[in-house]
Amino acid sequence: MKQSEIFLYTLHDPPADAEVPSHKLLAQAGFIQKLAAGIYSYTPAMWRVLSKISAIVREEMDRARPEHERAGAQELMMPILQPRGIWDESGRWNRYVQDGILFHFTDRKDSEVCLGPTHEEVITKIADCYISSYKQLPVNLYQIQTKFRDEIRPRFGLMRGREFIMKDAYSFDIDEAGLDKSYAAMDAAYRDVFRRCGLDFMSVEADSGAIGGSGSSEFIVTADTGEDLFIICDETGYASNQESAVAQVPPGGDGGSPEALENVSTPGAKTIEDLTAFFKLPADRFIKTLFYKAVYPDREEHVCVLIRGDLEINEVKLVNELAALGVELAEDKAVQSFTGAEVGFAGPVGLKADVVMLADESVAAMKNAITGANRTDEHIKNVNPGRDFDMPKTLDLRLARAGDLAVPRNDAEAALPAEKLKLRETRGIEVGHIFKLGDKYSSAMQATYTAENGKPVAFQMGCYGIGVSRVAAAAIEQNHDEKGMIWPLPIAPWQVHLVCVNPKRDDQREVADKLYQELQDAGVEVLYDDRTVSAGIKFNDSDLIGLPLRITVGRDAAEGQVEFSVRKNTADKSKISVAEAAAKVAAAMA
RNA sequence: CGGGGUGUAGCGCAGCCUGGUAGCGCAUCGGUUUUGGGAACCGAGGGUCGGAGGUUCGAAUCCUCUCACCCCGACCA
Repeated sequence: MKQSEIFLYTLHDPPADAEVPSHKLLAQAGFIQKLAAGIYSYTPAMWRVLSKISAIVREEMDRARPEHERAGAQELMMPILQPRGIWDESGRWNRYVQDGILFHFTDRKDSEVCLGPTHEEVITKIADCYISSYKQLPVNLYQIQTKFRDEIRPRFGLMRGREFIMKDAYSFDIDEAGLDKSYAAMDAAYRDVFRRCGLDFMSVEADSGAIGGSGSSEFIVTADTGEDLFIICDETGYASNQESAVAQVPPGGDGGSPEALENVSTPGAKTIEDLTAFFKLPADRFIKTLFYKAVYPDREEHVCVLIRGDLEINEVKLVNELAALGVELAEDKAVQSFTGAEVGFAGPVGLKADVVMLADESVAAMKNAITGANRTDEHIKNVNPGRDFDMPKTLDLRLARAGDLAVPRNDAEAALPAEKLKLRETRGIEVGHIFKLGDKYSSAMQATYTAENGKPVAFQMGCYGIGVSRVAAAAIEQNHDEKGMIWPLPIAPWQVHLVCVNPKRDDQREVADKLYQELQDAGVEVLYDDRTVSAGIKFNDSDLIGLPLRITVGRDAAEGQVEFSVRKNTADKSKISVAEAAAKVAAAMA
C-alpha cells in the first residue's frame, strides 16, 4: 500500500481529551476518530489491525481440540436489535435497565427493544429451537460483532467504549462434565489467541459478575494503565482479580487472655484512625461494625457486617453472599436508627437492630477487642466474640491485599514457608473472560434437550468473550515508547514500513519501487512511504505508526545500500544491500 | 449519579479577570527554493467563539439556563 494513496493521516499533536497511551497514539496516528464519548470510527489502517485480530480469533475458535474432546466452534451471526421478551424470560431486563447498561427504546408499535450488550438470550433461543436431542451435543457457536453498552463511564479510548467489537462464543453440553471439557477447550483457545497476538498476558480467577454462573477466569494483559487490580502469588501461580481474590487472615487481633468488659468515653472518635490514636493501639484490635444496604430486584434489605479494623470489606464477596444485585453503605439515618447512636459508634454488643449480621473470619479469633457501644461518644473495651455477643455466620468477606498470604490449595503449597505465599498486586487490562454458566439461562428460558432416558434436561452452557477492539488497545498499552506505537508483528496493520526518503531522486525512487514490488511478491505486507514530504515528517510518522520492521531507502541508494531497523529497537540500524533486505524481512517474520 | 475541569478554524492553544476590528503555532491551498529526524520565504482560504436566553449603545468576555466532552469514584470485553 502506497502511503500517498492510503487514507491515513497523522496529527502533529494528540487530541487533548486523550489520556492513556493507546488512546493518544491511536488518535494521533489517525487510526481512530471519536464521534462521541466511547464511540469511535476505525480508519482503514485500524481496520486492518482489527481484521488481523479477528482472523486469529477465528482460526483458534474453529480449531478442533481433540485433547479436550472438542471439535471447533462454528461462526454465526445474531441480531444486534433484540426484543424485550427474551430478556424478561432470563430475568435480566429490569436489572440491566436499572443498572443503566442497556441501550433500549421503543419501536413504532411501542414494543421495547434493546441493542445487544451480550447474547446469552438469543443464543439460548437458537439452541432451544434446533437442539432437541443429546445426540446433537456438544455444540459451540460464536460471532464477532459490535456490542452496545451504555457504560456508566466510557473512558480511555478503545479500552472502555459504549460500542465495541467483541467475539462471543457459547457452548452447550449435556452435563457439567461436558461443560468442563468445553470450558477447558476454550481456555486453551484463549491462551493461543493472546499468545499469537503477541501479548504478554496471564489468566486469573474472576468474579462472574452480571453474567452469572459458577466459575470464570479472566485473561489479563498486564499494563500499568489497566483498570483492574490483580492479586498474584509468584511462587504458587495463584492469580485472581482482586474482586474475587482470597487470602489468609493476616495475623493480629489478639489482645491476650479475656478481661472484663469496660465502657470507655471516646468523644468524637468515629473512625478507626481516630480510635488507634485515642487508644494508642493498632487497627487490628478494633472491630468495625458496618451497615450495608443490599439491593434486590424487588426489595432493599439492610445487613450488618463485622470485620477486623485493619481490613476492608470486599463488596463483591458481600454481594455474592447475599445474592443481591448490589450493596452500598447504609445512609447515616439508617445507621442511627439501628444503633441509637451517631455513626461511628456501632458495635455488636447489645445491638438491638433487627438486621441480618455477618462477620468476616478475621473477627472470630479476636480477643479483648474494642467496639462501638451503640451510644454516641462511647466504646467498649475487652470485647470477646462468643462471650459478649453471639458470633454470626462467619465468612470470607475481606479484600485481599498485597502482602497477605495465599491460601494453600494443596499439601505442597501448605508445606511452603510463609514468605513463598506472599501475594503481590499488579494492574492489567481484561481482554477476555470465560464463564461456566451452567443452566442459569437454559433453566430460566426453559431451553432443554431430550436426554438418553427420554427426559427433558436444561443445557449446560458456557460463554466466552474476547474484546477484539480492546485487544488492539491493550497491545499498544503494552507496546509503545515516547515516539509512538510498536505493533506486535502478528497484528500490525502492515509488517514493513518502506520509507523512501526522497522519491524525487531517481536512484532512491527506483530502488524503493523495486523493493516494494519484490517484498509484495514475497507475500510481505508493505506500507510504502512514497510521499514527497521532508525526511523528518516521514521518520516521525513511521515511528508513530509503529510497524514492526522498517527499510529506509535514502542517500546510499545509488550504491545499492539501504537501512534496516526493527521498531522495537530503533537505535539498532544496519546498513545492508538491497538484496539482503528482503532476506532480513523474511528472517524477522519467521 | 456525586465531585472536579474544559468547550474559540482539522489539531494544539491565547484572548475572558478589566466588554469595543477574533488571534497564534501546526495542518490546508497557490508559488519559488529545499530534502536523513516535524524546512525557508511570498501569497491565500478557512470561525453560528458549544447552544439558548438575558444585561448593555456594544458580549468570545458579565449573568441565567442548557448541551457536549474529559478526569476521580460505583459497571465490564
